[in-house]
Amino acid sequence: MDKFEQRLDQAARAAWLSYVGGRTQDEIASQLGVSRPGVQRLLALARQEGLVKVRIDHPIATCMMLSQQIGERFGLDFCDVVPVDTGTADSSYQYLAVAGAERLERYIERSAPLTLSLGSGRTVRAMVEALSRLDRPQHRFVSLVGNVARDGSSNRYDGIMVLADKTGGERFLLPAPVVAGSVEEKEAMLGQRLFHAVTDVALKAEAAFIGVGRIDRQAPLFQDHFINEGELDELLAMQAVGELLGWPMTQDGDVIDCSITRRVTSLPLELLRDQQLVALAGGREKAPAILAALRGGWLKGLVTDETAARFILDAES
Amino acid sequence: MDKFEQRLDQAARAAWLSYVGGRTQDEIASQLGVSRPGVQRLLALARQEGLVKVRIDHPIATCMMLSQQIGERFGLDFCDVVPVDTGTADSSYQYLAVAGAERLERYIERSAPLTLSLGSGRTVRAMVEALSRLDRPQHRFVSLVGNVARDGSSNRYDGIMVLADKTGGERFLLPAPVVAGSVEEKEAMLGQRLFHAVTDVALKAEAAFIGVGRIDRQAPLFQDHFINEGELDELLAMQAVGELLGWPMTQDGDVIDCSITRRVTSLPLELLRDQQLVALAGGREKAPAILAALRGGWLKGLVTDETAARFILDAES
DNA sequence: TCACTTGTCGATCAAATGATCGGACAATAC
DNA sequence: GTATTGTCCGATCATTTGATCGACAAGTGA
Repeated sequence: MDKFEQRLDQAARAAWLSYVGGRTQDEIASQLGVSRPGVQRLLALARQEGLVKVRIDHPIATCMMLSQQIGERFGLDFCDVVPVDTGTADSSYQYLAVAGAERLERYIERSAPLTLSLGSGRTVRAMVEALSRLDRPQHRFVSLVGNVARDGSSNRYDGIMVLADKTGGERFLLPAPVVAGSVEEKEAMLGQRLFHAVTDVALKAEAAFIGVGRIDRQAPLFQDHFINEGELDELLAMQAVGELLGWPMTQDGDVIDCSITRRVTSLPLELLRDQQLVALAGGREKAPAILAALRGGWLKGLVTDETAARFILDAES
Repeated sequence: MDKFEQRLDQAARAAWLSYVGGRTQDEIASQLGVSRPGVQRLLALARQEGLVKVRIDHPIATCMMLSQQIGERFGLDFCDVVPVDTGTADSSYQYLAVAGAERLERYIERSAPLTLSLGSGRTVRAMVEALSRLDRPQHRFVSLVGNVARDGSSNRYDGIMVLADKTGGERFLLPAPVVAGSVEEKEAMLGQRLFHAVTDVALKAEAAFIGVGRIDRQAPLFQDHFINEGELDELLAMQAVGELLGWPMTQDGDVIDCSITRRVTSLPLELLRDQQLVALAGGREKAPAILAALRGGWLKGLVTDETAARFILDAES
């Protein structure tokens, strides 16, 4: 589809003129030889395709303070706090995505070969979407969480896919569901050579960017049918408040050993202790889960928002 | 001025909501508790203070082709070509600034201590303005060109100043005019201990970001009264087409030895051969000067625009 | 060959944005 | 205490932007 490439080209040109040059759409129209609505469409395309990257480059005092306090208390290498948007909480994870992408870029930019691993979830996905294109074929990207749904369908647009596409790096996908159907199924999977090959790469990763899951009626594990209602109730009864990579934990960050845990196929958290584990999550609902992950000492880095940051510091003081 | 800081804070917040969150100014207004025109002013402030950084993240095919050809022909490590804006050529150097800042960021981002040197000129200045704030107190920044005007006044807002302010790094300013009043004055300067201290640092720089000067009636050397009309005529008579750091050169890139050269106080280009010399310049008028610099083999990197790139390739084929 | 689908383009209008202007409030001088 | 000056704020209007809709052209199948 060469036609599409050409269109993207012109979209990029329009974006330069509009966002960097500050020209009006009329001026751009006459310069590119299209109508004004044409420019409109080009700019919309440019944004949609993620050609336009905006970053706000100022440490907001409140956020800085929160990030410093959290970083100190939990011994993090870094903690980014993005401002909260009390309007629609829905698109709030866009902010996390942009801030997370900035951190991710720091790793990828390095020219020395690098192995990075990725968790699953909307926020992680949005982060790689927000990432700049950067040619780094020497890097390797590996998923920590199975990208196969329970019905056997593989998610073509996994975060790893997007990341590898954007950098030209190698991709390693975990051929498994997050939670296996049974203990036997999990055992069978762990025995597979391919499965082992991927987890071996994951263990060599330098850093891991993961999401944080809440454990309640809206838990992603439950919503995506990885666990059923009975299992969810079991987790809640055992005081689970959140999960990392599918591993449920109490509010103190201890991983809960139960019937579900024995079917989780993702890498045991213990094995990731040496890695830079970076979590991306925010919002009032996820705050208890984030706090649990911090208390457990699992994380080395955190990207969150004001709401969650405030909750965490309030709960700790 | 704590008041101003607070205002910037809110401006940053407004910018997040507007540019990353995509909210309308009305929504932002009600969220921040100010009137709509208030938000308007905040956003204007944010842009003016350079809080908002936009980057277009797509290789425009034409530009890519040009950059590749130039890079190959002149053995550059890299060559960036930004799209041209046939509208107002005046603000066109904004594009160069953004592209240059991206390159500069690559260096500064490194955490290992680094010494970088900077030339003078509007484009270089605009580049550091466009740079993101990044805390790197371990770096050193040094000017390759005197920042003292002929009347003795020092330019408070030298590029080095802005760069050091943004990173927290050390600054080394060359206490001299670009061109000394006389040969004796130059000799006296070279003898100064302070002058030597600065140039010693400059020689250790890893990379240098410099502008390219044209030599004609609009030559910056002439416009800023570093040389008078007679001297300009002398240079033109000797076939000078451009200059790097004040060193005039022919269209083949040979530095011209003349009465003016003997008064130039900046570092001899020969001494910078080992460094990553990166030039930032574009436009039809500067094109011959850029070509000369390339032919002389002085540059390792170039950030230019389509117009100049086309001129260069046409002249060489 | 004709009708129908599909996709693209431009006219038009509503919404959002940027800019100007006048007024209010505070600080300072008289 | 009053006047003056400067600054900040919000109402208003012109411009710019985003979205919808209808028209037209190209391609497709009958």
